[in-house]
Amino acid sequence: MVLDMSVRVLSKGEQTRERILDITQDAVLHKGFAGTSLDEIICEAGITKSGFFYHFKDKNDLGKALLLRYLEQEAQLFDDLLRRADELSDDPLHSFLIFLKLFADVMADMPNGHPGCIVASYVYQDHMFSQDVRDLTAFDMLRWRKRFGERLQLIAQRYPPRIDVDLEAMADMLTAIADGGIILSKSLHDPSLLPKQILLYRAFVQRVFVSD
Amino acid sequence: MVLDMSVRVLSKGEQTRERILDITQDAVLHKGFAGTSLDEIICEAGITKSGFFYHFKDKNDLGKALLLRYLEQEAQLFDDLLRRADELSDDPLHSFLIFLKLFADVMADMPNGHPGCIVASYVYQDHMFSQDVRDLTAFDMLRWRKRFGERLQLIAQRYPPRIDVDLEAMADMLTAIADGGIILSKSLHDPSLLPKQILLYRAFVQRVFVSD
DNA sequence: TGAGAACAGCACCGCGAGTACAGTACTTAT
DNA sequence: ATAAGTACTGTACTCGCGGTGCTGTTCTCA
Repeated sequence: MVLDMSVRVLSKGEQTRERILDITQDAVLHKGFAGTSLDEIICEAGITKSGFFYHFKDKNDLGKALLLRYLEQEAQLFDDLLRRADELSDDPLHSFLIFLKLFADVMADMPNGHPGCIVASYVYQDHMFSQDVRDLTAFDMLRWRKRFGERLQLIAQRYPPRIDVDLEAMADMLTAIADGGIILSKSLHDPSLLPKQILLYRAFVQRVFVSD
Repeated sequence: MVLDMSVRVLSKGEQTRERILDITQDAVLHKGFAGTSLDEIICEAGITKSGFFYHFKDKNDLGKALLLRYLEQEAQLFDDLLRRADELSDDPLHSFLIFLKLFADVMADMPNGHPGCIVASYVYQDHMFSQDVRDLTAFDMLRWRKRFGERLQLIAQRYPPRIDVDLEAMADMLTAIADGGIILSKSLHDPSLLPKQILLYRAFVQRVFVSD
């Protein structure tokens, strides 16, 4: 289950930068971006204000770096899960169903549940960021739509849908379910809710492409 | 479609209070709670700081009032939609499907799309609020679970589910889809995405309880 | 017409973001 | 061995914002 991909040694500066981003992510997901003070980050990271501004030119720069790192980690996780699913089955439908099971498993295995989606958090604070940061969140959404949409297209070719559904909307549905499931889990403090929602989406996919 | 329920006359103070809440809601949904300054609210409302503190004892009090008003409006809307659906059919499944269609229609008819969910926004800033406010968001989630869950129970009694699903999770799925759909719509600036997600959920419900 | 409702005005505090700039310890290439 | 970065520390300041407290003042309605 554990695969150590690219564990290259980080320089001292990179370590500090990562530590700052870790602390920031945790704070932003609980207090919002504006509610997260630099003093607090600095204090927890054990550095000074000057040290912080050595790594990031201002708060917006920090926010952008945090988002970019999150998007990259997210993409790596899904690349991995989709690749593993593809290795387990050549059939597009079976592979996608395996992927969804793996996705649910990974979410269920998180000790304190999913910490929260940076993209969702940013969407609810879009006016706090520069345009390029806002564009990144939209671009990310479109990436998932394309990625899952292509898989659903392949599935639909081999398994004619039993009901008339918009495959693009069905691709969007997974990101919606994930974001909504995270909100559910967070608000009720029940990490099991997110994986349950993913499995419900999986049941829907199965039910759309396979008859009784 | 338009039904003017309880259009009682508001006193001058109540009007100001409502205006403050309107401005706050708009700001909070775009900048987060901490990112919304009182000065900005005051300026836009055309009052002074003293005027503001006459209506709310502090910022947390404003946040709580905003949430309470949102929860009440939300509840009124769903009460209305569910009642109208019940009037159109005695069958629990058909009524629920009609309700979902009405829900999608109302969301599609919003000129600029759904402005955003205060509950979702607050969940991503929980540490900015006192415990009683956090409890309100969780309590609201449980209310929807119970409300939709009871309907699904009734449906399941008459229409044995074609697949094994957890009805509680299926009730949660609607709130997840709504919250996720709002995030989708907001990030891609496409109001049509939310109603599409609701209709996909509707298709899922239909597919769970009705055979091919 | 008087009493409360609904504010305005002002003065003040502490915190947080951001700027500027000088200095320093540690590391690495030549 | 030394010079050139790298990765910071320390100090000192500005300005906007949340919040408090108190004294008025105007409006509204019974």
